[in-house]
Amino acid sequence: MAQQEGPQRRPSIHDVASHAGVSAATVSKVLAGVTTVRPENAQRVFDAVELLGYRVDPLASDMRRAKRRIIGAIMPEFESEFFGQMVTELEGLAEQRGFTLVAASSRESETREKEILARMHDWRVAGVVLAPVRNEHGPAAAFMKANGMTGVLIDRVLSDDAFDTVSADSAAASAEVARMLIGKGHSHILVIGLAEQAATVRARLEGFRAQALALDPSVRIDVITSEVSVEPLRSSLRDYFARGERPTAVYSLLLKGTLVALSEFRRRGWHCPNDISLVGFDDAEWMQVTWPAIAAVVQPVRQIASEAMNLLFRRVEGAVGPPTARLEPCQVLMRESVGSPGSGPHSGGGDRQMPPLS
Amino acid sequence: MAQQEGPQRRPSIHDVASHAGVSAATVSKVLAGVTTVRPENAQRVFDAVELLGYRVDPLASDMRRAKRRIIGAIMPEFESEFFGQMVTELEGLAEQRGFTLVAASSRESETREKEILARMHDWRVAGVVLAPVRNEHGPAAAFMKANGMTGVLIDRVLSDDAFDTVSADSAAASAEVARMLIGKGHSHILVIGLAEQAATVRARLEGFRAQALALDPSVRIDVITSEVSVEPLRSSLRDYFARGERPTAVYSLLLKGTLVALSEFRRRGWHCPNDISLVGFDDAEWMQVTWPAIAAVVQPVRQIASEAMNLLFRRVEGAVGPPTARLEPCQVLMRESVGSPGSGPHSGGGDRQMPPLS
DNA sequence: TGTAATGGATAAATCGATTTTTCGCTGTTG
DNA sequence: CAACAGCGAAAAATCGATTTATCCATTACA
Repeated sequence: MAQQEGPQRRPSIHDVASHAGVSAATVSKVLAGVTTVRPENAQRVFDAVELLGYRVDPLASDMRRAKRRIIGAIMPEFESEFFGQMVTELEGLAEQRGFTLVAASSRESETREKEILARMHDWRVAGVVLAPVRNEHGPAAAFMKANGMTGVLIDRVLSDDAFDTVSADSAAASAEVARMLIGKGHSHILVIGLAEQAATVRARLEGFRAQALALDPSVRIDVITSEVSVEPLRSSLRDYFARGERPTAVYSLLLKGTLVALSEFRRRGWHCPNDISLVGFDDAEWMQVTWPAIAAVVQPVRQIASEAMNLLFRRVEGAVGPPTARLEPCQVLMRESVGSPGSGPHSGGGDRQMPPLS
Repeated sequence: MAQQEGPQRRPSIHDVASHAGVSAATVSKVLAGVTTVRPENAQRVFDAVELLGYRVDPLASDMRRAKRRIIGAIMPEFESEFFGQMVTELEGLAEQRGFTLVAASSRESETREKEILARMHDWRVAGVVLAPVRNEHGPAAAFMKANGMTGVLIDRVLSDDAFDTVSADSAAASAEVARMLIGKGHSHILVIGLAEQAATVRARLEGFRAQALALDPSVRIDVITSEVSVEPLRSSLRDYFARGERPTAVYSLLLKGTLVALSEFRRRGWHCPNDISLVGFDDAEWMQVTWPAIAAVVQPVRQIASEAMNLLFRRVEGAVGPPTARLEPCQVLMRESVGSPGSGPHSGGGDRQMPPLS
């Protein structure tokens, strides 16, 4: 109620200083918690701060330091639950440490990814959490390296020779999926994915294949991948089914693939798990309310975010040493979309009231 | 290849100035496009910029101006497709204008919302796009008002006496849903929602009710709302069904409600649209691949984002005048989850191979 | 020829903090 | 009593840009 200035200009440190009858330097020290200030002066500073409603301008405050209290986050997209949660977590963790998070979406484009990174470099961010579009060997990581930026790579990475990496343990999770599917008696399994994300997808694929073959050397594993977008994947899948292939289970290595698989199933009038079983990498809220509920690999978002921030701040504070590559364990949620083969009519629809096509 | 400094310190405007043999002021003018500079000097500046790889430090650049080239965005959450797309759009639009977007999630908390806003005020952001947790009358909007901040309110708002507002035309969309449901012959409809978001939810509810009653005065419309979270809504819904209520259609006023409805349906072994029809406000990618596909109201995210940014920048550039309240038209996607009542067995499951409970 | 107007560029002030240097004062010591 | 150490606080430099004030040459005009 003792406000004297209009809503236009905010009080600066000098306003506080003159109100408290001290210098700006003293105000700065008091607020920074320096103890070599006479208690009565400190009190007058606190009073003035209170009276004026003074708050430090983070922009001005950051001017004089080389590493600013800003963390950049670059995600391939914001539309999925995974990256949405990731940004939420990262933002909270940055805030806890008094940092501001600036997040941007590369929209699955490596070109844009690098542009964003360059802009963050302009801001002299203290560090970057980068979830690369492709993998750890893209132009963005190279840019960071070339410019001596500190950062952590997450999600679509395995390990790097310059940056700490944190990602879900895709291989282990895929192996578990394999155990479960083989355990249910599946002997012909189709794996679908996008090959672009190289390292990660390969890890998932190999983790799955190795475990499946170890448990049942006679298992048949088909693989369909597409290079760029999901549409080619969709048509490949359609062709695959059209030429009579009838796997008893599908394991999708990514969320969009799960959606494609589901829509192709419904196009053919197949139901899970009687006609075919389905497991997808990446969980989503809707998967537990659909009928049937979709089995999925749940990525440990909080752990990845938390570990990434820990590693990042360690580097920001000057830690040296070889980069670490962390793999956080996933959880496999078996739901109704997975069953044993042959327990239901394995044919093209007809026994349902739903129309096979929309 | 002509880099001379290590990856540590970046060149400043003074480095460029000395390389070009001019003053820093001249460099600044050249880069700002001022024409009163001798062409040859301008050229030397450009050459030096090129040679050193100089880029303006946005933080330092913003120091001297009252309104900084930063836009704040506050969303209730990042996990849903709607807000994910919204942030992506807003970020792109801000970037187009040379602004940096700082986004934060209020995590559905008005307290946090205000804290974030205060922090953005500390940054002296030029403007804020606020999607309030509750409605336009919350503490965050009051804070903006009290501090003379410029901003736009979106999504869970209708109109405000201080800020421009942009939201989906919920009422019109709901009226269209009513037309479609009544048109299909539904005469007992349940509407579910969260009452917290007052204005918006009320608009949706009233838009629906008015149109439904206009078309069929004898229609029975039940309403279940919950104040705070979705769990009370779930149990209310469960009670409602448990005491024998059998509406022929459910209209959910929000995405989470759609999920709750779906999970309660499957709990009881009901299938859409034979046992019950379902329409939800807010579309999601998965809704078109499930079986049945879920009918939904699609919000015009791009238009809302674009209009919000237009209005915001108009204000940032000093436009005065009474606030405008925009309503962007939605699209209603009728999908298989909606049918005519009585066209299928209306009872508790038993005719399916899926177990009713997970 | 003297003075005013003008073009083009530099020096200096500014933004709001932090950090380093300097300074004044008190109390101790040789 | 002079020199010195120590403490607090003020003054000044700094961060990297932008903007204003200033200045030096020309050129124009009386």
